[in-house]
Amino acid sequence: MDSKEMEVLQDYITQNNLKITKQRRAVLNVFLECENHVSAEELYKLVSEKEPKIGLATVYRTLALFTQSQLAHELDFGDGQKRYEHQFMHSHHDHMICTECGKILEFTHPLIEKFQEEVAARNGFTITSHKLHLFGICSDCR
Amino acid sequence: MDSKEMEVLQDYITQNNLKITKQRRAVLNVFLECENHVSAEELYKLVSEKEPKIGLATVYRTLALFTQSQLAHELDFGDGQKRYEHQFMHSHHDHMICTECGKILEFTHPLIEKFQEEVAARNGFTITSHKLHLFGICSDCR
DNA sequence: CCTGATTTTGAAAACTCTTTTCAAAATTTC
DNA sequence: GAAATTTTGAAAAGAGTTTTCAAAATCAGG
Ligand SMILES: [Mn+2]
Ligand SMILES: [Mn+2]
Ligand SMILES: [Zn+2]
Ligand SMILES: [Zn+2]
Repeated sequence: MDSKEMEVLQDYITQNNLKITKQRRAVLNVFLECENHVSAEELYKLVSEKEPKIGLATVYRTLALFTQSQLAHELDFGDGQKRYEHQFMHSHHDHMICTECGKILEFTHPLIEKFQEEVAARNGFTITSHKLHLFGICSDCR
Repeated sequence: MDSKEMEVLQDYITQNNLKITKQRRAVLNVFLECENHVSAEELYKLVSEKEPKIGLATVYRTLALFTQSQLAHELDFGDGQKRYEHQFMHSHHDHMICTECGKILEFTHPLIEKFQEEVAARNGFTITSHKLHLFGICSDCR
């Protein structure tokens, strides 16, 4: 019944002499069910429902663990807090953020990716990651 | 001897019933001489050389004023502090950030801009601003 | 299973960057 | 120049995140 992601976490944990705990399992399970871009505080509240004794610091620590093990991806849309989305088995995408309602649309555009590489190469720059955020008004808010 | 930017500030100030002060003039003059992407703390240290009594809070407040009056543009490269660059008389550009040495390269790519509009339109989304950051290794650090 | 070395946890304190508060000082208006 | 209003610097507060620390949990090896 364990997900692929749980195996990734297990692997990362054994390879780094860490220990698997019920808190870490709980945070991962709740995180995997989040289909939005979730903040530490939001995830903490969700996990608390199943694991009421969990501390906020543990959620922060566990999210750092997920980020290191490539299970999560850290995002910052400039609202003062970091957000997380699952990365494992999810392909790269960029984001449009509605400044009215906060909705987040995901998109990919192969040519944008291609031209990023092109302009980087032209400057002798090797891209390791990128962030493209489009801010504006979504169709519901027009 | 006053710059175009000083006129923009003057205009914004009179239009909003604010007052021009020697601190605001000093911060603007030092900011205009910064050709890098400067943090509040860095600007504070630079202004302190000419205006030793100035407070850090005033620099923060003045940068907010510049941002509102379109003189400055706020950037966040994810290192935990905001940075500012002049916007007036400077055309839009995006950034490559070297994760080794911190160098920042500026670039524009008309087709990237065009495809951003295209993918937004396709989703019924109206872009008001965007941020494109490429992280990686610059030519000096390879 | 124990045992014991090692890691993890929750609560609270600390941290960093930024904003706010407040009384004194400066600016502008009349 | 006096009065109304805004701004200032210093210090406190705030927000999100990280660290500290002693107690609890995990996990090898026997
Ligand atoms: Mn996403
Ligand atoms: Mn720039
Ligand atoms: Zn919307
Ligand atoms: Zn470099």
